[in-house]
Amino acid sequence: VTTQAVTAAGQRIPLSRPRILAAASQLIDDRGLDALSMHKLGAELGVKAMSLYNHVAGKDDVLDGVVELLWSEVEQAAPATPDWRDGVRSLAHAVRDVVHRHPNAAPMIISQPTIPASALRVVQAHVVAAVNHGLTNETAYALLRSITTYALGWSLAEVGLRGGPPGCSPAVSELLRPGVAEDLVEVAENFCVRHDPEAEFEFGLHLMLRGIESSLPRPSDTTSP
Amino acid sequence: VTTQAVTAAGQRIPLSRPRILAAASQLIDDRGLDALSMHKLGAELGVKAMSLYNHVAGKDDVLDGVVELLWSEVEQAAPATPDWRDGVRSLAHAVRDVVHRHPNAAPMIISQPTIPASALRVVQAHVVAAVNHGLTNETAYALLRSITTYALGWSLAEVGLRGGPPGCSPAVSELLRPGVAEDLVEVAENFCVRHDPEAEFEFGLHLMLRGIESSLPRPSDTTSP
DNA sequence: ACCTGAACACCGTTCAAGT
DNA sequence: ACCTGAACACCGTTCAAGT
Repeated sequence: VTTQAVTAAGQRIPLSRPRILAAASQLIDDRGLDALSMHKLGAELGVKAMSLYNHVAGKDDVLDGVVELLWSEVEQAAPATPDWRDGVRSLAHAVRDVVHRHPNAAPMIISQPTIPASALRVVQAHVVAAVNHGLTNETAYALLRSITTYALGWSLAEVGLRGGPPGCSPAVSELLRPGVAEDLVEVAENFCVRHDPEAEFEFGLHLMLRGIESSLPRPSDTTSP
Repeated sequence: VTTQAVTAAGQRIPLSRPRILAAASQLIDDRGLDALSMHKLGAELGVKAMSLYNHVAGKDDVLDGVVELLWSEVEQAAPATPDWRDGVRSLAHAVRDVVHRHPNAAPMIISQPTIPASALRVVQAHVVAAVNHGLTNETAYALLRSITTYALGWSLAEVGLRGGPPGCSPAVSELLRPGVAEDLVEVAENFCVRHDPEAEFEFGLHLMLRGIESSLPRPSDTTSP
């Protein structure tokens, strides 16, 4: 952990912003947000904390960078498609996948106020696809706002309210403060069991999309007279 | 700020867990999560940091306590009603209201792993109402999971992706990193404008509830043959 | 150009005193 | 019983050196 990274040929790899962000992301995934400090991050890269300031502006810049990485994953997993419905569907799933893959880092997407370029590019791509198929600019943006808000919010609440790793029954009592009443423990147990989280998400997504579509002014007809 | 609290009669009010939690909540609302430290919290109460440890277990205990306060507000604002539909509707709005009233504290609802008793009581009350009107226990819990996940997630994403305070156009450029391309700035501006957030939330809630209801096994009929 | 030692103000937390 | 001084290891960040 504390050893300096070297190439196969044995020479030291110089520090760089991307390398710092990758290490930060890894550290957060492995040991949680609280475990990220400039000191530990430096150690992870075989360097003292102060060296990091030659490549990043500060801790907040590192956090922003990690959020940028998350959106990059979404961008790569969900390119816009000819049919905008397919596109936003895959976007919603890509967002959820990223949140589930990085449960420790994901809350920063909403708590870190900066919006990274990668996030804007994803939105842009899907807006363009929707406009190409006849939606107005305003409707397209409203669509993307709804879908991202739903997908991001639902996923964050999902991992945050702990459906538990796979089976949550063992750990549920540890989520409660020691003194809780017997009947509330039972509530917690019932509430925490998510039988089919994927299906629940998909169901909600389906409802949202169907609702949005039916409120569209008029489907632009591309084939018939 | 640094003065010790006193009663109208002039005697010192002793420290207590509730008083500490109220001060912590206030401090987070006013100056942000990062501004909360045991030292500052003590100062706010006219006391040194170490004194707090006589009434709370540590900083994490304080954070859990603040989350408990948030759920208490929800509990008070959304009592269960004879018709469960009204009840969960008011619950969803109560959750959103709390998130909007405490944007700095709200993310802790999902990042603080402990589930407070006040949260369990709200769920319990509405589950009971739903069961009284013929839903099975399992369906009632699924209903409450969906509604809380939607309401909490949507609201958090809403305040997190910054629809901006009232008009967001002035500040939007500050959410972007300095070097972003011109066309992406335009994307950000369009994406950040929420014309009627309340209506969007209500629309999604309506869709979710209608969808859930139509997937219910059979409406229990209470009046006709 | 990039890394570091020394230093700063600020953290969370403990423990042995004080009253 | 409750508050505090002194102390600890650990933060983020700066700046003047080193190489």
